[in-house]
Amino acid sequence: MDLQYPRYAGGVKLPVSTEWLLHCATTLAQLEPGATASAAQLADYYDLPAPYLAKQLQALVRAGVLAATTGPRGGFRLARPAADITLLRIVEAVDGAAPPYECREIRRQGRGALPPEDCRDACVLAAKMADAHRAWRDSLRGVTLADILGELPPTAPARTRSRLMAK
Amino acid sequence: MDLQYPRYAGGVKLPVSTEWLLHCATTLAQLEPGATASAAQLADYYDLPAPYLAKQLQALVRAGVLAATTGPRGGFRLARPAADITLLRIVEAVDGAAPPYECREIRRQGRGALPPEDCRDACVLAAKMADAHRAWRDSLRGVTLADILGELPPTAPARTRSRLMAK
DNA sequence: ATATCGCGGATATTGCAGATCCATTTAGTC
DNA sequence: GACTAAATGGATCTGCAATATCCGCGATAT
Repeated sequence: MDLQYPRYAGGVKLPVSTEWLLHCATTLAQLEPGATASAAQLADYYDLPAPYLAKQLQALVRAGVLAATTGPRGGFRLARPAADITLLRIVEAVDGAAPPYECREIRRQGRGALPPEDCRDACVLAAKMADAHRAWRDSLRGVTLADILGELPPTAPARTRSRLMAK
Repeated sequence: MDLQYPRYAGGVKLPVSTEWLLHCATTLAQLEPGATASAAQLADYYDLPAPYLAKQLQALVRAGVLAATTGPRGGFRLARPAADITLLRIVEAVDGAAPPYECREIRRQGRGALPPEDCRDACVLAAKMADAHRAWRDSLRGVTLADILGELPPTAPARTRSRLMAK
């Protein structure tokens, strides 16, 4: 028997902006300390829609991952050392920290509704889904931007800086 | 500094139908061997929209989790022992097996585009996101419907059967 | 035969991601 | 001080997928 899964899984997918911001944060991590890059520079660097990217960068600022300075020569930089920024922080800043599986307590609905005394503990299924989400978060929490930089070729930061500031 | 995450995370959330079918599969696992329950019975049991639920149940049939018999007294039953059905199989049958993070290779776009020889290996960020997805899948693969039944009170199956067949 | 069920296709409806624009604020530069 | 470059916040538009329903077909028990 061959399994047939839906070809496309709309609901589960992370938005594209997740990839954008992970790469943008990695790029900012390659700047010299104190240097900034504007939303327009980052958008040019990856050929992304600038206004929308700016909105997402703001979300990272609110989450404490990035710091922003306004005015000429302003822009974004990391708000803390790269070793203190986990991928989990970035992803949850962009996509929200809400667990993907939300228990709506359907065990209390319909003809099969359980009495309240049987619902003191969390739904077993919801607990298992929460376990899986915890495993996902633990995995992402174990990787920092510094780890990512460490896996890049040593020549990457210099090239990134020159291309980012060009033009 | 207090973190501010988006209150709602549309893209990441699993559809509600995931919860529906996890519960429906758990319910079917409590039937006597060979017994079936119709989509209408399951919809009544949880107060769900019957036509839509039927569609999702068909997806579980295509995935080899459920077996269906047509005609009067027909309905759905597990296609294999409960110990052989993992939560991962159910979730991926409903929501698709596509990983939530899809690498669009933006490292090859824009001014910062990397040369092809730097892209032989998979993108580091994509690899880390894939690691996290693997941890999530491993967690769900480690739980079977039999495990879920084992955590239910011993009186549950009898009550489930009687309420499901009632009316 | 006929009523009961699953199956497949087609079709609304709705909410959010993706995307853009503008007015405001902030802060450097001349 | 005026100008300018940048982030910030609000409002808005569009496209697509999850949700939800209906109908006709086929299968099968009684």
